[in-house]
Amino acid sequence: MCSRPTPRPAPRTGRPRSAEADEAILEATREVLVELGWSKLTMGDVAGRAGVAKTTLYRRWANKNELVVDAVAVLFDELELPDLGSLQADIEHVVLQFAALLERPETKTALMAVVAESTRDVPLRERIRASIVERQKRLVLDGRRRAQERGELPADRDPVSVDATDDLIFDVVAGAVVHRALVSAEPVDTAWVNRLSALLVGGLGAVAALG
Amino acid sequence: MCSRPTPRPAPRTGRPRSAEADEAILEATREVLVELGWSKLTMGDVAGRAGVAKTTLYRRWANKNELVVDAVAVLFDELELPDLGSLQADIEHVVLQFAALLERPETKTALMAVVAESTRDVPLRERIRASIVERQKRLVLDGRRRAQERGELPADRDPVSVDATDDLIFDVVAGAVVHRALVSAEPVDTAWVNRLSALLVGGLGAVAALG
DNA sequence: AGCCTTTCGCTACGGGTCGTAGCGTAAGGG
DNA sequence: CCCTTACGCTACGACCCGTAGCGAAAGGCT
Repeated sequence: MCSRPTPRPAPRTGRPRSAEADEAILEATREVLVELGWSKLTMGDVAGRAGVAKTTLYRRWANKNELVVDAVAVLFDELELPDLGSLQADIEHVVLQFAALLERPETKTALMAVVAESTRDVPLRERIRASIVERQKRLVLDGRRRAQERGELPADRDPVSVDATDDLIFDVVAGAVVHRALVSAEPVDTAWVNRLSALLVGGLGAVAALG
Repeated sequence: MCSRPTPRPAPRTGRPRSAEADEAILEATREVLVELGWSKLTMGDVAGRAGVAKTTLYRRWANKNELVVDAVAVLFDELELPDLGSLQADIEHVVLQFAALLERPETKTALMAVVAESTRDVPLRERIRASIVERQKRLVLDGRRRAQERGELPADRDPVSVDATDDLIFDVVAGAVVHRALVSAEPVDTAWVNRLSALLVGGLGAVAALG
């Protein structure tokens, strides 16, 4: 999953864009995010650190937000869902992974900022959805499927209801972790994760009973 | 609960600060948030609409973020927790209220932005906590107390555990709603709220069993 | 009333960032 | 080898920031 700059209509001729420059720019962006944070990140600074002209940045990304999304999106590749034998164990593992990701200064400062911008920028929202949100959501689908295979959850009956429950679980888990880490600004430790997973596993039965 | 500008050491003499200017500035800030969003909001624009000199803004707020927090904080006053007779009904009501608040363009664009900034600005985080987060958290405490009075939840045993559960519920509810509304960008309708409240009420028993 | 202190509106300013234009050069593809 | 595009560089106007300095206004205090 390499993040791609702004989609270009694939010219078949002329000098190709430098892939090294792509990676250098994204790397420099993450660097600046760590050192200065999102609000103090400037395109000129990123270009300088990447050893690239500022105009090169603008040839690939329309603005700061799209650049930052691409720079941070690759970090979400490390989210995985190993089979730990039980739904609760799977949940706790992925929650701790996600929390660790949110502890990194580059994601902490960038994620909320781009989400805030996306409320007024539809293309940006779509970019976030495709490169970050969709990737996380797959983990929920995989986790449910495994739990069903183990018999921890009943098999699908109403597909609409299943989708709604998947959506709910995703928003609850991701939202709770983000809120705990960034709004409450308190640690996502094992004690908290235990409580969260207990809440989810205990509540899933009640939700399934809704139909 | 009127939001106060930057705390001043209460001079007992000299010309008092204009309270009308305070309100005009905060009102103008909300106006600009609605029309232009957080990222395009400028201090000069706010000052112009408020009929006030730009220097007057800087005498009261150190920067854009603190101003926006104060301008948005008053909107959270409308959150209330009427007693609807059951824990689930109370939850659903407050969730729908919170969702309606997040639907307003001024809160939608401002809330995530200032939270993002607060990850690198401790005074700002404290301001958000005091004027917004604490106000929401009180609703959780009230809701739990009522549910205990009704006998829907067991009486307190371990106070530490109770605090931890309150924290968890707060992060889960607020986080889930924010995530649904701003990240997933899907409507917080009654169907979704029903599922969320069912999850919470059903899961609370399991959490209480943890001790 | 009259003084004192602080706020107010106004103007101006240096410093910084944005996003773009224009140029000559570099690097592949047919 | 030519054509097309990317690249680095410089320069630019536009905008916003946050502050300084000024004279005027508005209350408190005696």
